[in-house]
Amino acid sequence: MKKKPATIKEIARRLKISPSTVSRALNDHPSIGLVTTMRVKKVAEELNYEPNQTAIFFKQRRTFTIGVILPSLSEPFFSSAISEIEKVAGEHDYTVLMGQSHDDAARELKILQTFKKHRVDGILMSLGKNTEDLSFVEMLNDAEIPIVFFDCVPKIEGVNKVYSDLATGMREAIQAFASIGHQNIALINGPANLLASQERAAAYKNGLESERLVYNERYVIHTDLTEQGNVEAIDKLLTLPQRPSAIVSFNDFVTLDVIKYVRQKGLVQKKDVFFISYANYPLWKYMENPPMGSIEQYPDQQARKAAEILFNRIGSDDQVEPETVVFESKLVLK
Amino acid sequence: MKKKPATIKEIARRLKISPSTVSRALNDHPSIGLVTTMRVKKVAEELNYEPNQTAIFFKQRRTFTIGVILPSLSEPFFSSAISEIEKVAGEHDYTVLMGQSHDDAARELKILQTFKKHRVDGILMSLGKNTEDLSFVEMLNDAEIPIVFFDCVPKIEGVNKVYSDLATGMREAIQAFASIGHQNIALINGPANLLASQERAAAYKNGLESERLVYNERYVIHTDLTEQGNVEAIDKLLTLPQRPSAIVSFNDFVTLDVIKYVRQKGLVQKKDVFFISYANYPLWKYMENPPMGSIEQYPDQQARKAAEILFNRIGSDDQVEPETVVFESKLVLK
DNA sequence: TTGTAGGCGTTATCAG
DNA sequence: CTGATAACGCCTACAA
Repeated sequence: MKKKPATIKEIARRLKISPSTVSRALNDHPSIGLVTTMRVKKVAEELNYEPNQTAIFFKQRRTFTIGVILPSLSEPFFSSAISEIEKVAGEHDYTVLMGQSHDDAARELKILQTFKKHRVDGILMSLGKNTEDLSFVEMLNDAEIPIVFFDCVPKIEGVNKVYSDLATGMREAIQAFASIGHQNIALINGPANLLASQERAAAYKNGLESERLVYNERYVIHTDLTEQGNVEAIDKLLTLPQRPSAIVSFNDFVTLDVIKYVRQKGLVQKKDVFFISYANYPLWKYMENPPMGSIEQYPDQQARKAAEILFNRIGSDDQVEPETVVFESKLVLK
Repeated sequence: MKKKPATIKEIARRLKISPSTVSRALNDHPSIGLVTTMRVKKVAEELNYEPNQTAIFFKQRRTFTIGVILPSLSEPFFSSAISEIEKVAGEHDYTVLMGQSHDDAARELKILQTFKKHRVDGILMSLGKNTEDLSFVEMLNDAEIPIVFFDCVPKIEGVNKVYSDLATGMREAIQAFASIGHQNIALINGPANLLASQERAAAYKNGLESERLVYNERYVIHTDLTEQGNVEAIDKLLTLPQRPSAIVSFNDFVTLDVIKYVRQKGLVQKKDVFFISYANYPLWKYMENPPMGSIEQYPDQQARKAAEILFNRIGSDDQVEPETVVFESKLVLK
């Protein structure tokens, strides 16, 4: 147990006045005389007084803290996102409690419990890739802790979510490929159970249609997003009788593995095979042979919007209808 | 203000027993009868009772929260570090409050203040590149909030610090260069005021000496670590009458810019010019032409050690002597 | 084995 | 303008 710092009572004792007066003086309450206020502030200064926030949190039933749960900060997408969240939180005088799920649903739940214990005023969350059980949403509802999902959001209705519409970027990607003559465009997709994968799949199909290209289901491969999975995926595509000449992949990490493998196989990028993926990570600008393009998903805009929605809810205690905000994704050519 | 969840009092009322009994029952106090305990727990369950941590924090003068301040999560070094910190914190049932300084001393201070307000039990910190004023250390001391620095640590004595000895890696780098015949080895260093730069400079000099190579001060260039600064630095080296054939640079980010520039100039890496830098970021494995090597600084080990020291201090209230732990850095060839 | 009372630091209400 | 009192939820010595 720690030594106790100066309190309002202590100041009151020294000045031989009541704690309530001190409290009011410190808060510049209009009804307190100027002299008293000054004297109080002077002593407070001397004693290095600092209000005990834990007491205030306790009394006010508010912690001025939000919790942020995301899969992994090693993904540039999320480190951008959290920077923006921190910024918005700061603007509202809030602090950020952080937790990485590493795509582990159990960890996710544990972090949520901890946040709840710590009585955070709200939660921002991007789901892990394996999260199936969404019952925690109800639990948070019961506890009246608002939550806003972003990027990787649940399929269910009735929750706040902010995400990017993967279809716009996909359409642009396929257009870009088609416009330079590609007919055989493949998709290396993520795990089939992911909403993000399903959306990519649908958008891919639509994209081909609008370009009047045939959909060939052998051109859609799934990877579990591990390096090995990625390599197996590209290998499958390369060994098809009719090899695709252009490939959209789940994200830039996949493309990194894939490009490396293709290079090892002696194929030349942007000649033998063309790539576009999601995420638009900054590292491409350093690569000697970057992919043809990458689809920007605007992590900071998503994060900011999500945070703003959250603070909106924290501010107004009456139930507001859940919000859904969708950003367009956008192809960026390299 | 929020609706109040179930409290101990509420349970007591329902059971017509006293709150203290409920409290004890919930904490498995031995003096409470088994039946009572069960009945209490049952009702607690029904009411979805959850202890109000803010009350407990308040009473115990402990928040089970540590604050972590680091320059930027977009650097892989720090995102590794924070993952490890989170892990250690979890092992101690602690939660992590997060703040990025973005190398801005004012922001750093503001985050520190916030952490202090929130009454964190301890702080882990890696200094920003421009932090000169270290008076906050004393302030934290007065507030009895232990702090452990890691990676970018202050030069002063009497604080806990964990960092990596840059000299070992530098020696290996210069040896590696010398062993394949390089005589003209340059250093692209960071800002001169940085401890990290000074150490690199000293180690560079020593390294040359042990290899009996001459030290040429024109081979030491400083960059402010912006892209432009990095490009200017390499340009200066390339336009020297006697161009260096090998270059150690401040970190991998610098090397990325530099390699790109060199490539634009038509020079070939690992032929016209060889590179080694600090950090050993994972991205090299994807590059077509990675640098010759990178010096690993073990962010996770540093972070873990720092966190362990911190929790040690948090555990024991008596003053322990400040600790300093140094890890060796190590060259990893690509 | 259980209950009572007091306190952690702050603030809001009511009374002077 | 200022003071006394109670209350936030929990814990714990002390009393019964």
